[in-house]
Amino acid sequence: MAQEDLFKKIVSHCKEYGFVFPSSEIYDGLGAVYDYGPYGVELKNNIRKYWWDSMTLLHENVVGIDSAVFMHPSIWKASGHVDAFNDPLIDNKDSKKRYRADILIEEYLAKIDGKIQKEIEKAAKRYGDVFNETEYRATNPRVSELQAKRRETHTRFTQALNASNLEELRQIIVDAEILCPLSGTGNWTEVRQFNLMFSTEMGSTSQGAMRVYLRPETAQGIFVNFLNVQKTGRMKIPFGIAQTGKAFRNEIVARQFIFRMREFEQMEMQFFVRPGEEMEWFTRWKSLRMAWHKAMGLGPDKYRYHDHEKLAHYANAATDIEFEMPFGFKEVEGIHSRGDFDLRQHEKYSGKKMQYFDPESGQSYTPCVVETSIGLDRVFLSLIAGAYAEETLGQGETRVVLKLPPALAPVQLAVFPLVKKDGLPGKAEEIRNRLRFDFRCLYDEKDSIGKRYRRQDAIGTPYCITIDHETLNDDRVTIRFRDTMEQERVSVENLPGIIAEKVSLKNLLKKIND
RNA sequence: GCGAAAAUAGCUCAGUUGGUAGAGCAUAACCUUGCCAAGGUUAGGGUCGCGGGUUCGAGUCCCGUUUUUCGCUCCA
Repeated sequence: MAQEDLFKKIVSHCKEYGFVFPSSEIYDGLGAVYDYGPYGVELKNNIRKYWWDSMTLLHENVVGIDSAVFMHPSIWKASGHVDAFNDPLIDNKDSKKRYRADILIEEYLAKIDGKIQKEIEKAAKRYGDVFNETEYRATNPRVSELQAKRRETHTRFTQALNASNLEELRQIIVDAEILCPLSGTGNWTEVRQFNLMFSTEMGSTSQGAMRVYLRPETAQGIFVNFLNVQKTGRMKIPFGIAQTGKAFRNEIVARQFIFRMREFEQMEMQFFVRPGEEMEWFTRWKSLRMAWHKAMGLGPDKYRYHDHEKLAHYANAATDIEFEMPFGFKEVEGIHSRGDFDLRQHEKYSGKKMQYFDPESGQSYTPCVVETSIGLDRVFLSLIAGAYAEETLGQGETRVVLKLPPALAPVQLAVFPLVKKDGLPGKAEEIRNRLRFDFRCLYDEKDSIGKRYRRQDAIGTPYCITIDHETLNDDRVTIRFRDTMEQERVSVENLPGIIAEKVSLKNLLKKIND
């Protein structure tokens, strides 16, 4: 199957079986925003729990928090998000080259300055000692014209920047007849603000509201709570803080289904270590995180590391864990050694000491941070993509099956009466009612038994049990396995034990440690 | 953001030179069979993405717009 077709099929499958819907669909959708449906939310919750348990159960020195989406605006100044991503961009339609609008104007101003300078130098040469620059500037028509033009443009430019008036920025470029150096034309697009943070206003607007941002990452909520957690949890370095939650980025190009969304969920863990030990921990977390992915059983070849050559402003080492999506190997998780950048920045901006007092050495220091940052929606997509299979069963018969890890499947157990009569439905419901506290169960009595198996295959239910006439006498049922389609006869009494053993998260968590 | 293509039922799609909207699967009900889909009968579901225009008449032609896909660009 062509990879492109596979991707289309996965998107359709997600819609058809209630995993993922486009947001606001009846209003034509909202760009790059998606909703999770009944089975989707179960799968997503299970992935989140798998991650959470792997962090907080397997590491006694990793604890969790849940910080707010809204945070003090200064946090984003300290983190570098405000300054680094606030550029007004403009494209030339002919050369298709993108420029920063503010830089185009600044270059234009500099060009005028150059012209003025040239005129003055020429005049100075001509007049020699008697040359008076101030007087010349005021009286020479050519120079004063240039100066007026410069002054006017500069004023408009400053005002437009302060007001974030993008239309005005474009108008300045048009009025000044600034041309693209490549194509030589003035065929410009609109100016767009490339700020990936969404903002809104907090408090009453009449009182002068405060501009606040929707967090573009959950990590900062961890950094600013570093001392709260360390002190109240009596944590000793090295230790980690884990958090899951929504983050928001106003991506200019958001595509590929749930891979790049404007609202998405992160699972992040910041691990605080003694300076000088960060590379050791970086390496350790790198392999631990890879083990977490591989434990899901989609196949070891589906994953690879991608080490960053070019590092971000905060990092001194970084690697991605990539998964082979239908559209190529793509980042699912990032592991970064962030040094002490974040804590130092917050110390600087807040004026509060962000250091750890080491009781053994009696010294205070700023810890270094190793971060693991994973996109929950991307894991979701990798699971669907990796688990989706179309199988030929012979005689032109096919089935679509999601071979999800049993511990993560949205429904763990389906319960069927073989026929819809002879008291079998009643018996089946009775058994379901006994098992519903242990597993997510689904009862179905519609259509032939084979069809019901196929329906469960399509949503990834790992086990189905069927109640038949014999069950009424011996209390034994048939358990059918999704992947092999094999069947086994077991007593109802033993069911909870048998299924629990198979669908427990323990199966995945233990593999990480191996 | 630029360029190209697409949008018809829950899904996949057909729809003739413009003439009152279809199929398969899916869904629901009843009957039948009963351990791996596609048995019978019936039903529900679409102002053909949205808004304009041309026309006696638009799913079909034109313009705009939104969404999606692909390529380029961007991506702490």
